[in-house]
Amino acid sequence: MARRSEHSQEQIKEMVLGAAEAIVVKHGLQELTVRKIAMDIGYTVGSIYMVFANMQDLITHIKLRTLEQLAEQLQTPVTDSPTQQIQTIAEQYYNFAEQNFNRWHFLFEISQPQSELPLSYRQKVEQLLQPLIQLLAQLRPQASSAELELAARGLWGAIHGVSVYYLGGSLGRTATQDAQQALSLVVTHFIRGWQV
Amino acid sequence: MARRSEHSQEQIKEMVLGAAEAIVVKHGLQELTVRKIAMDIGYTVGSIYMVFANMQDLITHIKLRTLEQLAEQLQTPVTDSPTQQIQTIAEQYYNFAEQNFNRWHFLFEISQPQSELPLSYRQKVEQLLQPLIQLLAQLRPQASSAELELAARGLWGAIHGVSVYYLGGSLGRTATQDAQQALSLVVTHFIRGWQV
DNA sequence: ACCTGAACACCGTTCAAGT
DNA sequence: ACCTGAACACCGTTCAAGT
Repeated sequence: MARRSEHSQEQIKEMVLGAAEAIVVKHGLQELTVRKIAMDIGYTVGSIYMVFANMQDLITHIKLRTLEQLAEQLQTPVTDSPTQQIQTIAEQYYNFAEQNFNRWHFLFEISQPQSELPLSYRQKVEQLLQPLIQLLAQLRPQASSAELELAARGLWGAIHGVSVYYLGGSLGRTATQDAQQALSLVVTHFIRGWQV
Repeated sequence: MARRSEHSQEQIKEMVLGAAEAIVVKHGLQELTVRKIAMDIGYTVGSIYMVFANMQDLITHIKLRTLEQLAEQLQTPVTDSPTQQIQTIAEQYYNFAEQNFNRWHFLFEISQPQSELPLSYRQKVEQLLQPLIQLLAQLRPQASSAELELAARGLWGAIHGVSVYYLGGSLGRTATQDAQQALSLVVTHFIRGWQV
């Protein structure tokens, strides 16, 4: 047996990631198993350990990909006012979470102390903060960078918190419009306080 | 074998909960297994299924207990101003999270769609929102109850978000003082925007 | 060098069998 | 009625053995 060489290591890695993401999207983390991935891509369990150190490594890679997708989604027209751009970011965050519910949810399923997550992952998270920091800076030019970072993190927390509520409760039963309105309200208050 | 009757069902249930909580506190969710619990309390795995439907049921009960402890912690002197009371709640939330890190962290480890969590659990979560809602109402008497709920949820999100950052990163390396200052800043902005 | 698949050490859950 | 412990159907991970 063995030595098929039908695919390069790189190709297998891509296949594993694709199959794993598909499982997460359809069934969530709890159904993500090496055996299922192996079956889906037509290889055996051992092959997966050729391209990923272990399950945790694979999970981190999927999360990283999701983070990248999310970052892409958060583009705003620079011609809008800073306040409007922040509102748009909040909207887009919610939309991403709603349209990619399982993948988004997966981001917060913790299987390891997050302190042990690789640097590349934590950097990606920090990167998501940047647009918010810059917009908040425009609204309050005298703010220190430490203040800006905190405000951005608090605002993210609020946006995420409200999203969790509207998407977690009964899963899509609440109208998107309600959630968006709620988000808009919370963001408005936050910005108003920040601008003073 | 069997029929020891050394403990009542109620006693065994309490023993299971105690042992399970101890494991979560010491090692986190990943080390919480029926077999370990059974060993710790001197019974066999089957016994645990006499008092809990399954692992998920047990986990929900532990979370419920933690939520109750947290709620107790969030008491504020009514003589303080509403703003000060909100600041105190934020402080206490952070302190609880810091001092009971594993238990608090456990609260957000998801093993099942939260939509399937029992009503009692979701009610306890809503209950945590109440003090904040009442304080925010005092700061803005003309606010509708819908607005109040949203603002409270957003504020919780912000408080939680900042706490996650300070406790998640390097786990206790950041000084408590820094985190508290950060929290205070975010809460201040939020309240300022709300009061306008 | 690449890949297999059996083996190992675990899981949660069930349930016939014993007292 | 209470409790056991073996059995079942799973896990993630490793690694000798085949091509």
